[in-house]
Amino acid sequence: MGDKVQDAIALRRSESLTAIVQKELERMIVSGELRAGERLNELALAQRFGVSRGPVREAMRALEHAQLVATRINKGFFVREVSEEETSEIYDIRAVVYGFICGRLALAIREDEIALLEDSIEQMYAAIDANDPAAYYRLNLKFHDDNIRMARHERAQQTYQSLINETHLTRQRSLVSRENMRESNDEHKALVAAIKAGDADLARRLGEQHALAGRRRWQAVSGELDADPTNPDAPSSAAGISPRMPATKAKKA
Amino acid sequence: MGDKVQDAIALRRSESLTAIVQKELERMIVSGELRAGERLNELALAQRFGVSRGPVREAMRALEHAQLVATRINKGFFVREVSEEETSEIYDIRAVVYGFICGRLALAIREDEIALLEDSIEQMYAAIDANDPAAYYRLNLKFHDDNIRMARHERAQQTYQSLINETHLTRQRSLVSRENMRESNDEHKALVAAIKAGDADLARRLGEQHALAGRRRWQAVSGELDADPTNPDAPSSAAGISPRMPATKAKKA
DNA sequence: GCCTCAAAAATTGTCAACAATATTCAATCT
DNA sequence: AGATTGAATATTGTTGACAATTTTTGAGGC
Repeated sequence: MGDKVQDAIALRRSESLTAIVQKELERMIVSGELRAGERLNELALAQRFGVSRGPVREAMRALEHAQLVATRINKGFFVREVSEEETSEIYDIRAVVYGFICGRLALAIREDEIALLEDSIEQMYAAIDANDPAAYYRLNLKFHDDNIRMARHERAQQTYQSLINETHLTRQRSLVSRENMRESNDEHKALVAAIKAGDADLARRLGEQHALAGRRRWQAVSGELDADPTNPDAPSSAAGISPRMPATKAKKA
Repeated sequence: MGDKVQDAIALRRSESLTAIVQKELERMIVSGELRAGERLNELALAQRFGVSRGPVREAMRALEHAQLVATRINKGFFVREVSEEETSEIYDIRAVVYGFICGRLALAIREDEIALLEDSIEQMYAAIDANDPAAYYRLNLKFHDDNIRMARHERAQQTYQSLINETHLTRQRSLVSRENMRESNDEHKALVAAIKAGDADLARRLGEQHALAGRRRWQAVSGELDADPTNPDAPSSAAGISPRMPATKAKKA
């Protein structure tokens, strides 16, 4: 038990409260624990974390720049709601960045790393056969994380991760169907083959297409939900509602 | 005079002090008024802006996420120093994003907008002939701003602008030579031609290449500075110091 | 002279309080 | 009943204060 206290103190020495709060808030938002559009009460969060409002506000400013929260003057911070149009735009950028990463992989990847990726793909096929979407989801995440790490491009990794974080809401449900999973994994397979062959151009194109295919799969599911009258939470694509959400964005011209 | 007060109040009502301070700090950093590696004294800045440390710290947290400043625990905030490797990485991402933008322009641009771009190019040639690098620099900025705006892609615009901001230091000096300016503007001309022809693939490739050519031009200049024995501040490309963080302020060495 | 080290000053990290604004709720009027 | 209005409450925006840490200063020893 003393150890735990020690750890906390050690942690406290190397990280500011702001950083700790920021990480935890980010986790809560990305995991969906805090829902899109929800208002973030500074005092309540501060008390929950056992700190004062200062570090909480600082953390939120950082998350504001990360586009995970938005603020309205004198109304406070809100978990950001990402419209379909915006999600679509994010996919555009994600696609070109991921394409860049894959093209780079074709030139820079090592043999053992390729083996690792191929192994992941096999495991994903197994998960599909076992009808285990949760396992597939996990493996898929790992596959892409590995991809990006192996490209050894710090800035591409940051940019990509940041874009991923923003679309947190739309990810879980996109691969639910067996068809989607298989289609997605076939794309993985072709992609890794191109990387293995050292064909940077093809790898880039396939990586980009894989990301855009992800958007199509998401749009299909999203459309279904929209059209489903039994789902009252389906996002209405027409209405500019959600009165709790700030409409202000466009940081600078 | 009453108007001015009204304006100040109106401004104050629509923007938090944090937002105002953040904009001003951003301007100071990007313009070079605050130099890379410099420590940012919270109290001094707060007094300069006529606010307390709270808003200043919040603004800095946002800029920290924008990678314009970095912090070390108990040491404060520093204007970020961007290494050559990192700048190079940023150019990579910039290139693919700019390529995306140009490809999109080829499909979405309007006639009158093309005319605007072509006019800018003519003006840039004129600036080159008049041997006016400052004018060329200004026009070049406008040209790219126009480009990005015309693509009508909010997220691409944001991402691009953010990357540009990070490389603030390296921009002014890259186009100094007449050859560079002419080369750069020839690229502009070819790019706009591809856009005008509606050739998205070509426009994308040319846009990407233009950004990468910008990196080459920057590297050439940067190399010259490195090799210049009369410049004691030339960055040493060999030293593995301060990969992402500011080296301690050069004090009494 | 210059190195060491402790006291003083400066600066950051955090908190608590205060003022301004927004929200809630109950009393009142039509 | 439903709308209106104004007090009570809650929440944010901002400030100033305090504790912890770092940096500077200066005295003493070699």
